[in-house]
Amino acid sequence: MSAIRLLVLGAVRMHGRAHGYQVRNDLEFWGAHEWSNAKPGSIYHALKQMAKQGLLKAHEVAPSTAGGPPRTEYEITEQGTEEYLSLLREALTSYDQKMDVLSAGIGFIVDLPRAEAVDLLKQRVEGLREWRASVTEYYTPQDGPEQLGHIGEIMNFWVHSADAGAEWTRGLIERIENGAYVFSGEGEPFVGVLPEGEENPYATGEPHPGDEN
Amino acid sequence: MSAIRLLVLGAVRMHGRAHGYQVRNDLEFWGAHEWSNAKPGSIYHALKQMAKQGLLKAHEVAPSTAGGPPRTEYEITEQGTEEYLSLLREALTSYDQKMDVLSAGIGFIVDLPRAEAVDLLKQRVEGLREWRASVTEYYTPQDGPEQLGHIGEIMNFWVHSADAGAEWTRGLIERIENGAYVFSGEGEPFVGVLPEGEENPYATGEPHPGDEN
DNA sequence: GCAACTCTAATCAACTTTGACTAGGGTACC
DNA sequence: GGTACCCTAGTCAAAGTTGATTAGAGTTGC
Repeated sequence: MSAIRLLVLGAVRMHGRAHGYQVRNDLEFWGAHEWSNAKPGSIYHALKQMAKQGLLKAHEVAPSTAGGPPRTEYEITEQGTEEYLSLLREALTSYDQKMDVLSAGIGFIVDLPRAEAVDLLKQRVEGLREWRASVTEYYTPQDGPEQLGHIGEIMNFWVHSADAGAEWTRGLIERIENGAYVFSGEGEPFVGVLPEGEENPYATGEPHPGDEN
Repeated sequence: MSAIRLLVLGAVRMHGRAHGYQVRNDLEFWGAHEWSNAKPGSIYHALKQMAKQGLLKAHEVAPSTAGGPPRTEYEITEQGTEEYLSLLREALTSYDQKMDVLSAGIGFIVDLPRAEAVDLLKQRVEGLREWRASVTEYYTPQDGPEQLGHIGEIMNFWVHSADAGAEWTRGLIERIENGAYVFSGEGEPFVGVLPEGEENPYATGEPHPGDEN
């Protein structure tokens, strides 16, 4: 599972109705172009693909108001909402090392009820625990770990990552249980979108120090 | 950068001469099909592509000795070796969160001289430090972190990951400086390949507990 | 002796990802 | 008043990825 569909569905849903460039801007506001494959080509492709599959409904729209080619606006369908929630749950539960998917999941976590969010994150911790155990077993065969030479360092790296991931997840669970953030059904939701017409301080073009490529 | 080219080049180089199925088996022995995109299709594609680009030389070979379609054997070229070392250095230095690339790099780290390996890993730690600083700045604008709501948790997650990654890297540096493993130019290298004709205990088909999909 | 199965080795079509490019319009400068 | 530049919005070809499928050859059961 890549993060792009979750990100695009979530962004369209937040707006109610959005064209590609809007989605792209929201995701840049989140920094998603840096930690995921939310690049222009992928976004437009995902929009078209999901429209074809009935997860989004495409509206034909007049030649844009501010220069450039005509824009197509999209709206999420009922089927799309189902898919969205399903992807979101999977992103939060999955304990593999896909940082982009998890990041996207966190971005939309408040679309779930608080109790469910906590529950999914606990499942994530449990999954990490099991996964860690299986890796440990995998690289400590009866003949001793020397068998693997430096290859064992790869496994060591995974285990280390699993531990760090679990620790962070437990911290998040605690913050949520202590009342942080506004979740589904708890009143006015926080919307991580640029106010209409405002400038995006984090847009492409001015990479922060330390960026690659 | 995906991990596949590094993995395939490194595997072919270890053998001197290898056909696709051999590469696939080596990578499975490493567990690479679980933590990277080293799946059959990608491996064969990478082999052909890199042969076309002159990184590998393809030898036409008689219809295989043990059933199945005829096999093509590959050998790494001088240009391929250059590319291999360049990819390897990049994988070890890069401080972004591509776990598969780093894992592949660790797998081949002993192809470098010990001193260079340590140096590259130190660069990685330094990169992580800078990257962490830039993220911290990014999500603590003058208006205070509340601006970002739960979106700040994404940044928090990155910072946490960067810290964990740096810590693990420092541990590896220490082990290497204390003489662990056999590096380039230090005598008989450790070869993480299945002995000819031996069975692979970790091959596809019997996933360990906790695996996804 | 032959049908069903397994193993080896690789291909293929469908899909996704990428980064460079296009094209329309506004704006600054002199 | 023209030209150099920038912003908006999106397309495209090339490359990479995936999972299913093919195809040859040995093996087992009856």
